[in-house]
Amino acid sequence: MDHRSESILRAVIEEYVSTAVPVGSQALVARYGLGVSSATVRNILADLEVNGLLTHPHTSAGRIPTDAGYRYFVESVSDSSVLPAVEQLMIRHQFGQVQHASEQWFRLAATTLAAANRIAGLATPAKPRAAHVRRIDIVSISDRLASLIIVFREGALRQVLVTLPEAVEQEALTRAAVILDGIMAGRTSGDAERALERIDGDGPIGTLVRRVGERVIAAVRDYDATIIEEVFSDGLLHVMEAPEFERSDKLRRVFAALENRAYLGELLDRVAGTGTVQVFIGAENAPEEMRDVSLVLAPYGVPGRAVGVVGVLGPTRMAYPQAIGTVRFVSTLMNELVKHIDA
Amino acid sequence: MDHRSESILRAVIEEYVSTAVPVGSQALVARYGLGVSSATVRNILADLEVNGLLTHPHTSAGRIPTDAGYRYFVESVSDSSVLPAVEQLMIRHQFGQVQHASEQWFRLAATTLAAANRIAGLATPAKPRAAHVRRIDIVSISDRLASLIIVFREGALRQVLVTLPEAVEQEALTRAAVILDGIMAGRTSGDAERALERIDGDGPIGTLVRRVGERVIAAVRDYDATIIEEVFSDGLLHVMEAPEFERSDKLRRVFAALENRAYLGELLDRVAGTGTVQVFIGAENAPEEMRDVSLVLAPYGVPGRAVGVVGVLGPTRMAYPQAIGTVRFVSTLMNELVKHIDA
DNA sequence: GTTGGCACTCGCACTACTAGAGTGCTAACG
DNA sequence: CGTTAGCACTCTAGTAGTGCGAGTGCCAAC
Repeated sequence: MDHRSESILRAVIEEYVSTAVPVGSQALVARYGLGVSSATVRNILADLEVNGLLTHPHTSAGRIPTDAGYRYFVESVSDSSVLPAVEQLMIRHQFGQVQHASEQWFRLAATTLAAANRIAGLATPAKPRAAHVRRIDIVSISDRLASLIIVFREGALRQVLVTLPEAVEQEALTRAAVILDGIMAGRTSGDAERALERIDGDGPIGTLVRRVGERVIAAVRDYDATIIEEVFSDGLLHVMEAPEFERSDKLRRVFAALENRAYLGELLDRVAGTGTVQVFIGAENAPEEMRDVSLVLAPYGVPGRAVGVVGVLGPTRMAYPQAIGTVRFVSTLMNELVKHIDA
Repeated sequence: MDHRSESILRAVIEEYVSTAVPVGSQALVARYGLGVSSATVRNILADLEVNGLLTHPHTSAGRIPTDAGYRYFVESVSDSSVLPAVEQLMIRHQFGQVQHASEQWFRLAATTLAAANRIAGLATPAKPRAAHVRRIDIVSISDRLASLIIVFREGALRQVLVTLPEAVEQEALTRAAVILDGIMAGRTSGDAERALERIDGDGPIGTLVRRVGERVIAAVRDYDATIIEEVFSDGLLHVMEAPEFERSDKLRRVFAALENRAYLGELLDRVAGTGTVQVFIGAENAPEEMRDVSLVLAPYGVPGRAVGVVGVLGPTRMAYPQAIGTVRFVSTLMNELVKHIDA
């Protein structure tokens, strides 16, 4: 495509993204010294429209970008969109502030992305393909109730309440925990299950181990089966402020779509597969409720072992270069953090 | 007040709650065989209006209840609003389904309340006034990184990452955990701190205990200081469907208000103090963003020890008797569940 | 290829009007 | 004296008509 056409497309997108108003030829020549007259610009705009990159809401209105227009724009700038050093520093600073509570990291990522882009930030915890148990602990809560705590290799926790058929002292629970720990630690659910079968089931402790062991296996299985453990989002209020969502029915559909874990899981898979920032624009999203929004997502974690996703969600009319830059940066930051844990 | 006036007020509210349209005198006589003419009803409506229980959007429109009208209505029915046995059974059934993961209970409460009332359900975990540590565990994550896990009496968990100045084996961490467990278990943060000071700081284990112990104290303090650990909400989509929130700016203010932890904390205190279902209608809520919504909240837990709140949030035009009934029932259900744990 | 000019289109804001719902008042009734 | 029928009055929502302005598309000239 023509270099000039390209820069005019860019100008239209830039203008429309910041004003949310269809942009006309005069506005372009006035605000972006293009060195040509509005008539020339009009010709080019018409060309861009037949190429499907721009549209008209109606005859006498300015142009707005189509999904294809955004796509072309994104392809042409995505590699070059590196976050300015100042913003990098600010984000780094925010990450430095937080206490080293691992479960907070991905939340912080979402919050940071939301604040930096003034749209919604999303993040999922890094979730391993195959769960590895690192530690098992059993804490007595009351006579016949105990809390079973399973720590996974990545630092994830699961807590399960276990009711006991008879009163059991903490001491016995601890002994059972030590035995289970020996069986399960470092194992996946399948390995652990086979190991559990070989356990001698005699005596009160044996019965206890067997009973609790089954719950452990079930919990690990459950953890394995969960594709997306949690999608943490922040800054949804920003999205509500966008004029395209002034009527709340559109908004409702987006929120409903966010609860569609199946689609998010699919996106996660695609993003994790490529390993870089991915942009999903408007109608490129399969669910019909998502046709008004775009997602910029990037994976983080250790490929093939534990992967999570960070990103942003906003109206298709979003500042893509900025979004891509921050998402890419935050994902590298998360990579560093996860590496420390998973070493 | 007149018995007839009261039943007409009731009819207006019932009608308006279900249709969201201002109700006129004719509609009332047509749909609620009152045995009097529309003219008589008009007189009574006018009376109710001078008493401040109803209003006019404009001269030629029907009546809508004021906040005071809803309040009067709620006061007159709140005691008698017991949930039908069928619905009680359905809710009980839902609670029976769930795995006994304690952290899920309050979430389930919110979900159940949302589904039963088709508005937003809210729930906070039962949080003790003074934290009591039940168990401390330390799990090695990598050479110089460990995960500190604190279990509180009510089954709540805190996980904190601890960086170590030098590589430490799991064995040493376990020994440190046992020592800390001995010091802290059953203690509040103040007690534990004094106990920690008396620990002999010599030797590598002593240093480790001291180092991690400080983090434990900090975490317990933090847990103590948190008024509301988490507000889980579900069914916000229902609220978005209400016609009063068709324009999303109103919606935005409500969502923003939900993030106002200070106010929610204040409400929680008031609700926990009284021990029964409390209704906060529209402008009775202090924050100006809350003037379009009502909350029906009830405490659960053990008075004076650990208290949480369950309830619903919806437009002031909500089915109060139904809401009060379900909230009361769910709170008693939660009481039973908590009692088992906290015995 | 670019530009100025110009007719044309269409949404938006404004006004005017009507229909309908619902009130408030008054006078009559039991 | 409470209740009722009747009726004038009020106000909104919806519809139709109008002018304005932004912006286009095209054409002829440069």
